Amino acid sequence: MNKDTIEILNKQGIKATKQRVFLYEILKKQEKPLTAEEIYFLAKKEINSFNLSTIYRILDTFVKKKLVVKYKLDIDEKFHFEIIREKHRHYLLCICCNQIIPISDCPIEKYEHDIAEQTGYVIVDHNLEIKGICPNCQGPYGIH
Amino acid sequence: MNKDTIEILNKQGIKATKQRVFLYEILKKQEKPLTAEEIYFLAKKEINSFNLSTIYRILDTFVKKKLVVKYKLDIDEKFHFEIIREKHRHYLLCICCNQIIPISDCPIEKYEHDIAEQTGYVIVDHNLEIKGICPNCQGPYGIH
DNA sequence: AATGCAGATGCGAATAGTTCGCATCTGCAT
DNA sequence: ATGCAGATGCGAACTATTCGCATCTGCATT
Repeated sequence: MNKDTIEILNKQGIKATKQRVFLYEILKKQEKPLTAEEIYFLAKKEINSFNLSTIYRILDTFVKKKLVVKYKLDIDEKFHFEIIREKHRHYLLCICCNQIIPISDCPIEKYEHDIAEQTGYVIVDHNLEIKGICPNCQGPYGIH
Repeated sequence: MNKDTIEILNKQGIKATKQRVFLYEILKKQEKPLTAEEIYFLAKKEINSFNLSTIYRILDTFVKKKLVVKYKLDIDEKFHFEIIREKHRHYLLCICCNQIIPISDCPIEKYEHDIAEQTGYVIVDHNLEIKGICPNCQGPYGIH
């Protein structure tokens, strides 16, 4: 069990159980958001008894403590979970093969100020996903 | 039954049934996307036997024929449906009262070109929602 | 106007991801 | 080592959406 992870969890007032530490570390490694089920299969490889409800519950705890964000992508019906980093990310989704890749920067931040002025809203967050066809799927053998 | 609507539907090869015409006209009036259930309640007021499965099926037909777009918003678990207009729209969502208001223009279109160059993707679409607290909910009686 | 038929609708059951209730178990303070 | 609050495992419940099938409707044809 990684000491750093335990410390991060404790700092948030989260009891560092085996499942929680493991789940946090899975998420930390990812370059893209994962579904609860994807996490489940990764988790099962290492810890035999790891229940899907538990995964949902742990993820919700992480979301409440602002360690993780939870959202849906337009490619399917499932929630995706992603560890919160210093800079938030947006993703580019391939509509053919469902590949998910991060986009380097966020074009919305500057725009939020204008929106706030126009509407009187206090802006707190935003979602952006861009959909396209990846180089692989464009090729002669791509499925369109 | 509105002649214009019937013509629009026929032009897409959609048989203009009472339910379809009515549903199209409900959507046309809206300034914000509706859920199937919201449409159901509006529809029930006028046409007594109007089934929820039928609404979903009609909406799917409209989506296939590119008359309507279907997507989820971050405020709940439900699909939202919106008639397709010349200019696509994005929405500002109040995280307190779930108000949905349209944003005047789209800051992403110019950005898509850069993304395409950086990644080799052919960009086909994007989603954007901005979340905030509306003027009403900011007030002294707002629920935060 | 009556008829026939492809396709649309109504109804109820099925589906799938997520959440919940409850009994058992675990991490941690003592 | 012990006790207990809170975490987990398991199965059932929940909800938006979809599907299967019997009935009905719009429309072309007569």
